[in-house]
Amino acid sequence: MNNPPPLSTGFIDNFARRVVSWQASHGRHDLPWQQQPTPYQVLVSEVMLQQTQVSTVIPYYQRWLAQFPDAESLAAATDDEVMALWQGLGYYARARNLKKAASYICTELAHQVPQQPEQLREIPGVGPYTAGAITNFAYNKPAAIVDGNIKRLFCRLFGIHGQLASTPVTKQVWQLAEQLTPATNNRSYAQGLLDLGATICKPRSPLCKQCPLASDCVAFQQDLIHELPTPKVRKSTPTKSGFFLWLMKEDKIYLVRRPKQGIWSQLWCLPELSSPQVDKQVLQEHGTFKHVFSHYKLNAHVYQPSATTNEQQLLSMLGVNEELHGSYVAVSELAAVGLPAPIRSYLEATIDALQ
DNA sequence: TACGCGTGGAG
DNA sequence: TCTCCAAGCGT
Repeated sequence: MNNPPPLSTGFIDNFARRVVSWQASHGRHDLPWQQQPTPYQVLVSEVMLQQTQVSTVIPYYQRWLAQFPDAESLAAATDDEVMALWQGLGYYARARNLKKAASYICTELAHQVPQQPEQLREIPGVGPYTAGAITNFAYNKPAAIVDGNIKRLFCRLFGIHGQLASTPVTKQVWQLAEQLTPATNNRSYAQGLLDLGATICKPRSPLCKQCPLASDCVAFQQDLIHELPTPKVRKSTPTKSGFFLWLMKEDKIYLVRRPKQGIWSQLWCLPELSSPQVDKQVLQEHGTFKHVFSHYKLNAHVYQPSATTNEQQLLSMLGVNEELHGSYVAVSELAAVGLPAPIRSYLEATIDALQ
């Protein structure tokens, strides 16, 4: 793909001025992480916001800071505390990396969050976007910043065709972002770009009449709003079956910790059976649920022991070892345990039905 | 480079 | 109900 012609100094200065001015009058100023955040708070908010909508993040962010107000408290937390607080937010590797990041900051960085993207990139869970975001939002200093919003905005503005995730488009957008980064007002500028993408240059039905950049926008001027960015080619997502075990003893439910690899890593969950080894003498159906992930659909079947089955025999037969993998958790303790969202829904629906 | 990794909101 | 997709990162 051809490199774009270099932008004139006049355009660059004027671009930043328009973005900053628009942000002041029309951008978002009341988000929780915009209120004089510490660099740690910026880090937490940016990690939570990865692939996650603002409205979803807000309550998680508030609860997180109440329990982990700084890197020191997070570094000292247990994995279970961290996962319990993150449960329901998804992409759980982010939570594990955030705890690693806190430890790294405390032990390797003398308790200070770096200001430069190159050093920020060394922090677990901090990629090119998040590094730029921290430099801008925590320190109000210049750094290129590119996320999905800015990619979409730049593809329309400069008439860039091609898949958003492709290397040529990504490289071109980053080059433009670096050229356009102003020397001052970086916090407002970065926030302005994100706000423009989120509220004006939306994926569907962009509000071009309200856009301060419309006079320079290739997509708007050439009526390419519906062609840019180039639509994704969607693969159909497979459907998988999952088989889980329901073991209840008095008011306690048997849960196991998920392995480090794979879905729902390190969350607590009903034991998963590798295959539907359903001997009706041993197991009978307890219920079903469906769940949609970003990359596959899950049809889940939950089984419980039949009346004649001994639970300990069942556990050993399934290779579930109580000491190594699981324990009975009281219903009253479930709120404090990190559970996958659909498992929590299933447990709560079932327990409500029991009561 | 392409895929694995969650969840919930919106149209 | 269905489809898209949201302040990406790690491998």
